[in-house]
Amino acid sequence: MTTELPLADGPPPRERADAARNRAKVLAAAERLFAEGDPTAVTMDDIARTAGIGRGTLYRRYPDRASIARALLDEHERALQERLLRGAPPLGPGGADGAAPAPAERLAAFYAAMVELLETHVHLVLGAETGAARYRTGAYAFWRLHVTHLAREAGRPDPEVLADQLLAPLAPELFRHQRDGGLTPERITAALAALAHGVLGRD
Amino acid sequence: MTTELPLADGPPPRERADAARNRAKVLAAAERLFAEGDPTAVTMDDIARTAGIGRGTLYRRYPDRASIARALLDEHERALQERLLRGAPPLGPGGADGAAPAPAERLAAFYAAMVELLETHVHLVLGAETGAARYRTGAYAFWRLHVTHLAREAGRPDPEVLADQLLAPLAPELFRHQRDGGLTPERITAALAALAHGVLGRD
DNA sequence: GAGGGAAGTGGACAGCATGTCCACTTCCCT
DNA sequence: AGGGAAGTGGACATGCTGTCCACTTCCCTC
Repeated sequence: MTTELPLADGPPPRERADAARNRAKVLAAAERLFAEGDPTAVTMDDIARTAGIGRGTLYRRYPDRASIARALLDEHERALQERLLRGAPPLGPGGADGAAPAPAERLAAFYAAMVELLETHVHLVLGAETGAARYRTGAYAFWRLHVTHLAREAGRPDPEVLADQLLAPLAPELFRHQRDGGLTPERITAALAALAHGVLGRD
Repeated sequence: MTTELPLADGPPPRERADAARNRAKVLAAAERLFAEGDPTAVTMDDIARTAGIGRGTLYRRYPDRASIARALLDEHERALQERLLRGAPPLGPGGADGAAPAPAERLAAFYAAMVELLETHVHLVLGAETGAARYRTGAYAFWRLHVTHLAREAGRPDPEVLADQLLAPLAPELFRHQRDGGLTPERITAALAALAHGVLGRD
């Protein structure tokens, strides 16, 4: 029996020039398509055709539309996650020099930041998660952890379950629906802030 | 120019025997298929084949899967709506003889009733509404009106927007996800009750 | 209880999306 | 320059959607 899997995997092989070129074409085409129509209606075929490459090439790198949208969304979500962990209060934890913000304040700030992110990138979020898939993304796990922490800090019972329920109003489909119905981001944010203070505030 | 549309439409024409037979077959087959697998993966073809009828026959009556699920769900939703409007407190309004329940109580009762409905029929709800379609159903409009009313009664600002946000935790995909994750309906209901009291209670 | 027109039926068909496969091309290392 | 590996693109098989229409079944009338 021979050793088949080298245990120490070498450095990640460099990306070939043609591959890089095509990846850029794919991402540019996808961003455009997601933005200009119904993101859930964009097909792999559309993307390949718009990018000017073959289907096989597209599928080699991305197994489905969601993975492309996620690639586009990733950096934005990471930036927000960074601010939650280490940014200035009330979004970040504070604590070292200034006073630590109350959980309700932090939740309200988180809501505001998420509305901002959705305002700029709903089309990507909708392209990435349709319905139930949302709960299986890494991003959702992160938001959930954050809100669970805040709920626990506020002394709420069953903070994990409450966290899911507090994240539900940020579902991209709802946001889209509200925006299409003429609601401004400000009004949505204000209502969410009230929600945050009602649930986590005042104890 | 002749009158083409009779202004007084006559009595609804009786349903033919073969049509009625097939409708029953369709509904029975669909109920079974929705219940035993992933409701969002059930196709019109599956239903036609399981019901033992042709595609054309199926499409004649139902344009898509959602309309079939809605037909199955309708009576259950209507029953709950009836209880909300005219049932006993705290679900119904009370008022005549007993004291009228506080808005937070009524919201908690509504949550409990919805969890119960979801517990029995999530598969139908998921078959009927996938993602954004939820907000365009008549049922959603009804729930929204009800919760808006409660929020206004509790003196909350912007009750319409708050209503959407308070309904979000009842999204069928979330419920499915929570149940699949091992949560009991009781625990979900309890967390929702706490939410209801936090947002509408105590003023 | 026959007959006829309307309602209902079912399967064939065209269109479109998915995901895979593989002969060919391009790249990059030596 | 040359060769092997990585990458490419389009053809293909499969599956679902909706529509269409020749045929069947029903039920009302006489």
